[in-house]
Amino acid sequence: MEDLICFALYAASRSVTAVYRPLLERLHLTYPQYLVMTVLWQRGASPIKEISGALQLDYGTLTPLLKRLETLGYVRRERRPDDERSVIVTLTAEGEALREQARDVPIEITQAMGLTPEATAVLRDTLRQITENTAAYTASQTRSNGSA
Amino acid sequence: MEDLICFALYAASRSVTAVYRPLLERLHLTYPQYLVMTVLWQRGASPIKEISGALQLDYGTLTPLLKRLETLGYVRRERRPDDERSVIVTLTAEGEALREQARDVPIEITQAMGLTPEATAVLRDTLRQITENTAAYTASQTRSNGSA
DNA sequence: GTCGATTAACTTGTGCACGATCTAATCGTG
DNA sequence: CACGATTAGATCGTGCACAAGTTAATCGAC
Repeated sequence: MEDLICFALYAASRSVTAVYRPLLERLHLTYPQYLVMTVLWQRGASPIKEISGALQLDYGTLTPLLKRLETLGYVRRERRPDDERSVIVTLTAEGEALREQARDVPIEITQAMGLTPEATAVLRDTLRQITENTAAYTASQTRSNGSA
Repeated sequence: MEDLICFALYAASRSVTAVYRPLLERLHLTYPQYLVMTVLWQRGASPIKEISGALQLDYGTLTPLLKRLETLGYVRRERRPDDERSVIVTLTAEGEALREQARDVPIEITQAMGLTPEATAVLRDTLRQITENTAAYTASQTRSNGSA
């Protein structure tokens, strides 16, 4: 039964991503790339560390993803002059312009999911609780396993 | 806001998988491999098509995954004599024995998620509805795009 | 100022996830 | 029986996701 809930989560996540896919294909974006663009649209130029924190994705995922966004011409990657360890990701004019083209994506997704606003609110709270609890659990396990 | 719910789904799914990871590592399984084993434990020997249908994963994902399970010694892959197109996946004795070692995994996961039974039930229903609605949406889009 | 520790990012390797293309076996209809 | 269509599965290429190890810059204690 517990497997069912985890599988339901996994299946629903993939199924929602499948709805995004054709919509984002028009913008030449994948779903994780769209999430990164959303962070940049909302926060403006950000160091990779901040993007990593916002999406909980590590550098091994983000470094090649950001290089692809740079190749597409949507972002620039530049070392910070006052701290050369840090790389700031900045939207190009094209990347900014994309925001307008992506405007209707959330509307389409909401329609496809077909939930009531109440169900959506309950779901959001439950998912946040799961993410919080499981992250805490994983962290506690990491602390106690001797990191061997 | 709608992005938030989709992101919450995506983040929760990855976070739950992260809880499975160390538990399944002891069994030399990944989460998708564990799902395949669960199907086999419940249904017994099955053609790949049935596993694909149960987990909604395509052959491009399952073929290499099943080869890895075969290399581990947990399953055998054999063409069906009466229909050579079909490949039946059968548990080995080791694969059967693994079921006992995996017995406590769902209990640990349930603890880590930390939801009440009521919240779990509501979540399950909502996730199923999302999967159903989005799958229907994707199918309708596929029909109307001229498959060009 | 120097040196060990920390930090931000990159690299490499493994394993999904999925689209597209291919092959071989089976089925259906004339 | 023959042959086009369907079906089950494999293969290849791209892009995440994440662990482990590496590098270069910065910080801190002395």
